[in-house]
Amino acid sequence: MESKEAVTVLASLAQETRLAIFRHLVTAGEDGTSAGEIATALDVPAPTLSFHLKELERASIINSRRDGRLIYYSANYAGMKALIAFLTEDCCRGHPDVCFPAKRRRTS
Amino acid sequence: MESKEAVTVLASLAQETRLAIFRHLVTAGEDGTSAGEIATALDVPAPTLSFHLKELERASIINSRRDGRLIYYSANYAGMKALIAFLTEDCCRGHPDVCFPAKRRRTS
DNA sequence: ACTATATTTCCAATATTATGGAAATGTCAA
DNA sequence: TTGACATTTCCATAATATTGGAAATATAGT
Repeated sequence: MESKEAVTVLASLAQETRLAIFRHLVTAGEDGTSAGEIATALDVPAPTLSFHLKELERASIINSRRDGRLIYYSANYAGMKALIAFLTEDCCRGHPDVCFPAKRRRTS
Repeated sequence: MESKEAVTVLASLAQETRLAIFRHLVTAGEDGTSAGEIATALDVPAPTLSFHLKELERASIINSRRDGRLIYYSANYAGMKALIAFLTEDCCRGHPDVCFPAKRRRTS
């Protein structure tokens, strides 16, 4: 991932409502959930939600598909994977031990 | 990490100059490097640099210490580790395979 | 005390982002 | 084709962020 692209993705998540939307979509799973459901769950006015959904989509961190009258939004796991890879590789040049928090070998 | 804190850290990195500063500091290693050196290396005016350094410090993603006339800034690896942990855990509820890009077992 | 260097603070201009009501668009069902 | 519902676009307002010159502060050497 290029640095400019990383900035776009980071910015897309660097906003309370948008981060909440993304977290909600992760919870919703592969199929995602509709804009209306998100609006209700997070109590965000429709135009505001639409604005934020577009920002997230522009950053390719969520996907959308229309199904009849509903538009379903879902988390783009590959996008998040790419972001984490970028941060990990940028952060960890020479410091892999510090920056792989989830990499403990068989803790349980 | 709380969601609000995550937003602060994400926002601190969601800006080209600040991301470049952080990357530069990672390259500089544990001891970091001075504000002046950063300004020269990235060609950023001193007041602008100072503003961005403060943003990064406010987010606890970099540290600073004065040494005589110089102020040394260094990457806070623990902060980045915490951010990656947050993203990983948020992203991967039920999708660990997708979201651990660096976790392939013995590929080479 | 004076000078030089490093960095920050002050501040005002500019740019970008966020918000939500009202209106428009898209879709379906009857 | 009308009516109901879902979502977006339009748009004006408000809030926040970015920029860098000029001045202030901090430190060190003489």
